[in-house]
Amino acid sequence: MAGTEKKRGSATAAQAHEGTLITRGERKQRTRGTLLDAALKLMGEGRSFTSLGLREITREAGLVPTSFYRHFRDMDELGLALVEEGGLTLRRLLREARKDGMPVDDIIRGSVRVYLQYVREHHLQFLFIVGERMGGSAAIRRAIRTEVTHFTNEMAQDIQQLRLLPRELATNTLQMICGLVVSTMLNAAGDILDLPPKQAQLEHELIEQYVQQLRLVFLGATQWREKA
Amino acid sequence: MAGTEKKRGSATAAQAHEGTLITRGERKQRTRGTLLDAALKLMGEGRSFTSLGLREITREAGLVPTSFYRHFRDMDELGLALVEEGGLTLRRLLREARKDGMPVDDIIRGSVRVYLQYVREHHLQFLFIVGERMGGSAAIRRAIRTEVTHFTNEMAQDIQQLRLLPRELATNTLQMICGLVVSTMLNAAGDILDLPPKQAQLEHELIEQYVQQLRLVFLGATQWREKA
DNA sequence: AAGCATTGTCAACACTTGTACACTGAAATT
DNA sequence: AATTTCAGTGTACAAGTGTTGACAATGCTT
Repeated sequence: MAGTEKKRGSATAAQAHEGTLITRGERKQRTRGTLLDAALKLMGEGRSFTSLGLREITREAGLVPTSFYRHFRDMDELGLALVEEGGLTLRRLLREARKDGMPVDDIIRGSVRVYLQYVREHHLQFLFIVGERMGGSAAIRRAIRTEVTHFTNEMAQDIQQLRLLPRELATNTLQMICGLVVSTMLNAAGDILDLPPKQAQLEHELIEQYVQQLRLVFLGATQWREKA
Repeated sequence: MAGTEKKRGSATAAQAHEGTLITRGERKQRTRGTLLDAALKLMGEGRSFTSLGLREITREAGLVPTSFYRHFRDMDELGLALVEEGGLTLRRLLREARKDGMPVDDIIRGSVRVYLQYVREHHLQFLFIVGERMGGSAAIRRAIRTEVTHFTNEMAQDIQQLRLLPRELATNTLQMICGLVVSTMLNAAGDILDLPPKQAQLEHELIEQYVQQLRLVFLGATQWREKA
C-alpha cells in the first residue's frame, strides 16, 4: 500500500538533454496524477466519488479505458490513493498553522479563518474526504478514519506543546477534545463547500456559528476536571 | 412533494369483507414501501445509496424495472422519500425521549445509551441519513440538511422547556449548542454503525468517548456568557 | 353493469460499463 | 546495437443500465 516505488534507483542517463524531463517512471507518475486529478475534477462537478466509473475517469484524463489498469487495480485503489493525498494535505495544514503561529488577539476566530481559506484552496480534496468519510466504500471509509485519527493525534500533540490548554489534562482527554474539534471542522468544511456561491451573508453566519461552537468547546476544555 | 394523498376520500365499499384490506391506494403505498425497504436493505449490505440503480431496487423488491416509475420519477425522488421517512424517525426519537424522561443521576450517559439503542433499532435509516448527508446528490444533501436543522431546533426548544441549561442563554446560542450536539451524535451514529460486529471493547471505548464529548459541550454551555 | 383509471408486466431499445487480449513504440537494460 | 520492459492503444464482448411503448388485470366511478 505505502511504498509503491519499485526501486527505480540507478537512473542512468535519463532526463538527458531536453527541457521536459522524460524518465519513464516519472511519466508514469505524471499520468497517474492525471487520473487522480480527473477523479477530483469530476467530483468538483457535483458527482460523488462512489458514483464515478473507471471509464469516466480515463475519458476525463484523456486516456483509453484500459490504461487505467496500468495504475490501479480498480476504483477502490484509486480512492485509497486519493485518501493518502488528502491525508498529506491535512498534515500540511497543521504544519503551516504551526509555522505561521496564530493571531493572539482572537485565536479561535483566526484559526477558523485560516482553516476555511485552506479548505477553499484545497476544496477538491476536502470535498472527497468529507464526502466519502461516511458514505464511501468500506475500505475508503476505513482509510479516511485512520487518516483523520492521525491528524487528531498530531493536533493534540501540538496543543500540548503550545500549552493552549491547561496541561493537567490527561492525554486521553486531550485526544477526546481534539476529536470533537476535528469532527466539528470537517463538518464545517462540508457545510461551507456545499454553500451556493456568492451567498456572503449565509456564509458569514455559518462561519460565526462555527466560531462559537469552537469557543464553547474550548471553554468546556478549560473547565474540565478529570473524573474521580 | 408532501401530500401525495390524492383525495381518495369517499372510500365506498372498499376494504369490504376479506381480512387483507385491498383499497387501491393502500396497495400502492404498500409496494411503494417495498421499494423504499429494498433500497434500505441494499444499503444495509454495504452499498451506498448513490451507487444503487433503479433496476437493482425493483429486483430486490420483486418487481419489474418499469414498475419503478409508477412510484418515483427517478432515484433522486426515491431518495427524498427516504429522507422524509428518516426525518420522521428523528422526530420520534425526540418524542420518545420527551415522554420517557431521562435518568436524573447521569443524564448524559443515559441519553447516549438511549440514543444509541435507538440508532441500532433504526440502523438502516441512520445509515442512509449519515451516509448521504455529505456524500449524496445535491438535492438529497439539501433535504437532509433541512431535516437535521428542524431536528436541532426542536431539540433546542425541548431543552429550553425542560430547563436543562441556564435559561439566560439566547435562542441563537441555544441553537448553536444543539447544532454541535446533533452533529456530534450523527458522527457517533456513523462511527457506531461502522464498527465491526462483536467488538464490545472498541464499542465501549467509542461510547465512552462520545459521552465525554457531550459532557464537555454541556460543561461549556453552563459556563457560557453571551458576547459583549 | 359498463367504462375509466391505474398498478404492474413484457419485450425491446440504445447506451454505458468493466475487463480481456493482442499490439505498438519508445525507454531502459544488456 | 540488440534485446527486454512496459505505459498506452485498439478492438471486442458480455452484462448491466435507464427508458419507451403497448398490454393485461383489477380496483374505482358512475
